[in-house]
Amino acid sequence: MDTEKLIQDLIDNGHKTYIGNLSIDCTIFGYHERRLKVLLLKWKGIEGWSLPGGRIKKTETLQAAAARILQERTGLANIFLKQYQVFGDSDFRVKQPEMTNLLKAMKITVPKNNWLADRTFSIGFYALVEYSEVDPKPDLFTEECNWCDINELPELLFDHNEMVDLAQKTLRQELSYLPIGSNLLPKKFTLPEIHDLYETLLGKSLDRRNFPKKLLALGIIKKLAETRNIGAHRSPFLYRFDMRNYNRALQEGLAVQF
Amino acid sequence: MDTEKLIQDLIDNGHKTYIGNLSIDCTIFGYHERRLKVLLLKWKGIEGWSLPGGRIKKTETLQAAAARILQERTGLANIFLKQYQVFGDSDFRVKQPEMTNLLKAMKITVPKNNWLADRTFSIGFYALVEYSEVDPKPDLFTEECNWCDINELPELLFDHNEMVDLAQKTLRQELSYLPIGSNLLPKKFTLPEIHDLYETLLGKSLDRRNFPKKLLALGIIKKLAETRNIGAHRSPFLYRFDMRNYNRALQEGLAVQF
DNA sequence: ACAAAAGTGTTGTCTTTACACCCATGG
DNA sequence: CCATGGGTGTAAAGACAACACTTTTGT
Repeated sequence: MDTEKLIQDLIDNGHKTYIGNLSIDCTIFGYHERRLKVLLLKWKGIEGWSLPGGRIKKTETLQAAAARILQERTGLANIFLKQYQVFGDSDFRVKQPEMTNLLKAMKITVPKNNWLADRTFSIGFYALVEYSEVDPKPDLFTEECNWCDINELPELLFDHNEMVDLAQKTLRQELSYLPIGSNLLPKKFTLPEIHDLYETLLGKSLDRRNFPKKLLALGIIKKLAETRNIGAHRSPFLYRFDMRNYNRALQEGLAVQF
Repeated sequence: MDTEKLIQDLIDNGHKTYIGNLSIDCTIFGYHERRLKVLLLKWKGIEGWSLPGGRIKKTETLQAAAARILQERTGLANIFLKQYQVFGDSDFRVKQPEMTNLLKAMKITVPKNNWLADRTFSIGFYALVEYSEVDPKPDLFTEECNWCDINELPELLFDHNEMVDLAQKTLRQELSYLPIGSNLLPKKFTLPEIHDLYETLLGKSLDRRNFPKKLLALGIIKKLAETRNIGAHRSPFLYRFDMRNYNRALQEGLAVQF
């Protein structure tokens, strides 16, 4: 089936497969070379970008739906993925569904009482991935899937700017409670690497000597005997996460201030 | 209309007024005489208790819906009320809607494809109120509305035990970020009163001398020149919240450890 | 005068921050 | 040998925790 037929099928039959009135949108943060990026989709026929999103199947858990959406766009599985807020109060969500207008731009008409034209609440999730491992794939409604630096975001469709802002704010708060990194760094990494990661995520500089003390004191990371050759400079030591402590911290929570 | 007619009307016509597949459940914490309570509803015809909940009207914001539900059960308005998680993954939510079974106990039959029989995701909110100001009112499905000590909760319907547990956990975390109390204490209150409040909420004892220092240092509370007569004991000074700082803290967040 | 609750400050310990020099590596 | 980035420890300041005696009030 070509795209138009698939969309038409979704309009006509989607309500048999998917839960109505409810969608998921994911703020997928990518970390690469000291920059924080967000994965965006460009809609067909208009100059509009949005976050990756999707619907929940009737027989699927919420967590599974979010994981599926993430996998469809990025190819990645087993990623830290967390719901942080339901969005439903923006004007266009309450009064009039934007979806119908967007599809109009693609010359597709949504019937007035169609399930897709209904008011939709969106459950916001965020995820953290290593962006060079991602193979971005657009979905039915979009023609491009690309990373965008979080500091250079355009105006997004729907209430997606609000979603990104809150996702970042939530992520920064979570850093005091949860260990982060095992999905973002290679198995073995150097102190400067994890240091840069935290600086990028928090958007502020952290003392180069004090920072590792905290992670070491918590037992989250362990120093290895090996070093990595980085060219014309002193070779930094490699570290790895202590997954026993890491996972314990994921469950029980931390209380660190960076 | 009597209750059965109202329920029948909700089953037949509710889908015109309310959003499908989605509900709200509120963990309403009540504080009174150093105890933390939760507001529960007893369902008609069975020995089952649940949290207060409800549906979202099609033209209503999420926040407004939660506030309406809270007001319908408690009579209170302008209460701190916050969403903390969407629940949708429990077995009975995915596989089979409990609602149909519960209504069977009330001798009401829900047709197979009725909107109320659909899988429902519930957005969890929590709120904090002074329980002596509450006038608990049951809803259509319930015959009793009562406070229950949080340490003596029975097994609740649906996944509501999980909801209460997570609400309490979230509340305790929020205490480090948000000032709490202006809805829970009289305008003027004593140090022992706010001290007891925090001890109850956190479930641990706090040093009687160190505790006020933090609130005073943050500028959240201010000492007044008046005292309150408490009978055969020394009269404690009265304090009030400094609403300017209190509201600023609500927005910007705190970082205190109690 | 006694019982019950409230008021108040200091000291020691721990945590956090600030800070600079030397070393390794490749070109 | 030079340029660049990485490695490392200590001291001062600040935050936090522990702690007990005196005052008020009503009976």
